[in-house]
Amino acid sequence: MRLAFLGTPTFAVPCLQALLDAGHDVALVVAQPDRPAGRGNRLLTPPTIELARQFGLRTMQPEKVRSGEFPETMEILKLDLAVVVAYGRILTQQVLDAPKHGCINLHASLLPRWRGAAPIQWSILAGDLETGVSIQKMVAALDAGDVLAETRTPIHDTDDTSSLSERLSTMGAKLLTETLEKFDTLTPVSQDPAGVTLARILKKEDGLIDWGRSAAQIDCQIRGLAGWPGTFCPFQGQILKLLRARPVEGHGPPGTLLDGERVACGDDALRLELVQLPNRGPISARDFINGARLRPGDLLT
RNA sequence: CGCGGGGUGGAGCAGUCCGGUAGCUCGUCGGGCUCAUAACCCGAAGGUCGUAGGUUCAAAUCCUGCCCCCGCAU
Repeated sequence: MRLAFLGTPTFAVPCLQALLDAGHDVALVVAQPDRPAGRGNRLLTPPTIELARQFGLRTMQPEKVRSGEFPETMEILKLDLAVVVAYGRILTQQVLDAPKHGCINLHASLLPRWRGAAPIQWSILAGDLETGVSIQKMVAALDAGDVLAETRTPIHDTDDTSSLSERLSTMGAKLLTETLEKFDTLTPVSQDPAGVTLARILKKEDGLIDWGRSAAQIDCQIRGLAGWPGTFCPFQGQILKLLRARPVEGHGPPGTLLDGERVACGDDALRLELVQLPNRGPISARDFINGARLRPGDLLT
């Protein structure tokens, strides 16, 4: 098929790669503009664009998506279909209608659950036992289109956003090519309104720990917010990031250091494994406690 | 020229402002105690304080150059 691919981050790369491997005619790759990023604020090119260039594909990184060159190009290219994977912009009806068969979107959740910006994070935060990827026929409303296909996967208690994202990305790429193969024979299934949940965009404050919550909940927070914004608590006037921990047995006033590397929570305790102080790299909880000279009874608040 | 932090025995840190014998919590090794132990007690080894130069009677500490690492913001 003659396609346009719209996607920006690493998550979208396997999808684009799979489309190319499957021999589709990718007439255009669209991603967000280069943004200043990293130390020194150097411009960073989206990974999808990098890949597109390796294959000599036509690329676009429009600032404006509602008017101008981008929608015009989409119409001129005589596309069969556009595939959207984590592009990061809302598309207008004009763009959705431009390809002959419209636009489809790979979404990293089992729709209608976790529509919106951060489905992977929210599925872990909520303690979901299962998630997956869905392909929907895009409509003007957010992630509300009919579902064409989905693949399921369990969420393990060791999964974090990084591991889950990687897995869903791979699964998504596979599902995408399979979907295109039998595109004409698929029956769209409308989303059940009763099952709709919204994966609200995350805020920095979402990472702040409340030791009064259960160890299991805080563990979900640590794994679900890994990467950004992270999970953290105040510590001696600084911010202590908790990178990895495991729920274990233990009781005490919430936020209190018990023996070993255990911290009491509202329910049970958390054994810290990997932490990080500002301006420093990740260190083991053991090293942290040694360096900070913490003793049982000290408070992590 | 985005903002900022750091490089000190094997690990994580303090000491740097106000130059003057290398410190803390661990780890390692040896010994002791114990039915036993990741517990406790005693002892030991291990660092030219990132690097090059400068100032000084004296530099981890002050000044300059260079190398490397990291955090935040986006």
